Amino acid sequence: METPLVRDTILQLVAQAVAQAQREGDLQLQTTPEIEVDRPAKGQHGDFATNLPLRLARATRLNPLKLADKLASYIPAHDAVAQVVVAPPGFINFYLREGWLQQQVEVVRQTPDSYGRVDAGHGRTVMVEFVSVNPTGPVHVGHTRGAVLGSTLANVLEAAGYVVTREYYVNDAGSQMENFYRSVFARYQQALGVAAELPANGYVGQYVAELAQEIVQAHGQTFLDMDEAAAIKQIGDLSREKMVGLIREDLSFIRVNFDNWFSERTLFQTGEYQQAIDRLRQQGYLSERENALWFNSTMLGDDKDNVVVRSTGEPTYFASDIAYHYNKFIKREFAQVIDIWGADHQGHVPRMKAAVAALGANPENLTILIAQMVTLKRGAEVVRASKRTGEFVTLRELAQEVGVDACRYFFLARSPDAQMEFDLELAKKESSENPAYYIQYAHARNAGILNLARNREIDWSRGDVSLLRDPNELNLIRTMLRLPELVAKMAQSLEPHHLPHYAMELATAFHWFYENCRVISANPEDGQMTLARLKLVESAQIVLRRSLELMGMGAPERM
RNA sequence: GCGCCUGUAGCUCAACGGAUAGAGUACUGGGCUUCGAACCCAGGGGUUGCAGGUUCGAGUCCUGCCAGGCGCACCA
Repeated sequence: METPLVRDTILQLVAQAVAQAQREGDLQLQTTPEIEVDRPAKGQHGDFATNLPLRLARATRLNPLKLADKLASYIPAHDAVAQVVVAPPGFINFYLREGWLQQQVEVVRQTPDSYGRVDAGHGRTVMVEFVSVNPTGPVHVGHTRGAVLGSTLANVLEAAGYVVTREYYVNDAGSQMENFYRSVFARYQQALGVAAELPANGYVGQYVAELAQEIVQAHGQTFLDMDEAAAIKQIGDLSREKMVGLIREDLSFIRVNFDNWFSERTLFQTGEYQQAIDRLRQQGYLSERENALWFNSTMLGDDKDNVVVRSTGEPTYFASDIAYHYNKFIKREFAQVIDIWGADHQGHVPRMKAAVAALGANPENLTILIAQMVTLKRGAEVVRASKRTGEFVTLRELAQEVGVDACRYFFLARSPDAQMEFDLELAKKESSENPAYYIQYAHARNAGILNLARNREIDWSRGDVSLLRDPNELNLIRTMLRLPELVAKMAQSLEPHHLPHYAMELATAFHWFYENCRVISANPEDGQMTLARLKLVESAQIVLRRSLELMGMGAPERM
């Protein structure tokens, strides 16, 4: 069940007024204008506003204020709307009716599990592919941002009526993996007293030695007694599985979970790699130069061509990425695909778009979100992160130090476009006073009231919501009503960073209400008010919980 | 050199081309004998990097500068 949006109702009223004005000859337009209805920044300007008269003033050569008056007079009456007011220089402001607002408390109460679900996606399939770290080491802080962003975006899209697949692309083929396997093998040999050196540019991180140690414990020196190539292959298989398992556990720890882990190697096993390449060749996008096979992405607007098969005959990473997107669009037929990449891959956007176009899919259905870099600091000192040298702070260390909820909130509240500095000392210090807890505290406080009411066996099901007339009560209801609109908006803009800011406002609205409106009163004269307010508290809890759920944060009953 | 992103309060960051640019944090002062003070109230704090332009209206769009980040491989 989806929550209807008041905003859409207002939009329709305006559209009706425009149509009526045209019929009456008060408005002559070549094209029907796109109507915008917004939430004004200031409460005094009403619940909704449209700037339509201002935007039509030029085309119609009419005074915007007079046009606003005219249009306002054609706006039909509606149950939800108390007042329509024209404001200079040409806004039309809408004020919601108190009785209608009160009634929304009942609406929320009746949809505890689905409030905030809207039908913007109409069941369209969308894949969100994110994190996709090479399984050559654990997930670190930089990847955590994309992980939190992707998981929240997926939640939002699901709430907005899309059929969402969360996918992790496991880069388990290619030369970096080979390098990793050899590194583990070298550590394995060393652990058994065999003099061995790490490959040049091998992985030197402590976790590689630990991995080798685990293999020694489970398998002893089995792999010393066989042909080296076979040993590396078998140790490689073990290491890869362990590493992917570790990545999965770490992500799960910060509540990032996937519907599917897609292996790059399967692209070669199923023949999809070959199909994708053949398809490009047939379309004339491939050419051979300098013993390598090139994708002529310049034909599609990229500023340079890219190698897909090296002169050694080995496919590049880009080649399997093409095959992977062939799988996403052509094989699995996702209507929309969202890739979340780090800023260091930003330069590859044009070629990926070009490749999708060359495969015969619409590149507009591929959205690549770029999450900017996270610079990690400890006080004034910058902590360099390098997987190769093994110096980095892992996701798990971070989440354990700062806390999962605070961590998610911290990453989530910032626009992906903005680089961030993550000061571990500051984060630890601030974690106790993190806004995340402000929101959770609102939920816990709320739960405290409901639990007390239940302990006292108060039955509030007959509460009369029309008693909720205090400005703090109405403000809380108004804030609650914004969640479904926000879900629709975020699904469209793909900007989930609005969610934490909204949740803060919702928590504030609740704390204000709590401060000013006693719910469970000892005074028998307040009996009816108590019942009405318990309904409000119940509905507020639903919206707080839904907001926290969407962000992947806990909604504690006590803390 | 070219491309993408960023520059807003002391700090960390919001703001779909709209109305007096907002939060958190820090600082100062105030508020618990009643549902949880991890809360609330009040206060100071800004030439939105700089300069032009577009328009009824620009932090937001365009142009040029300045500063920072990331790219520009037959690595991923």
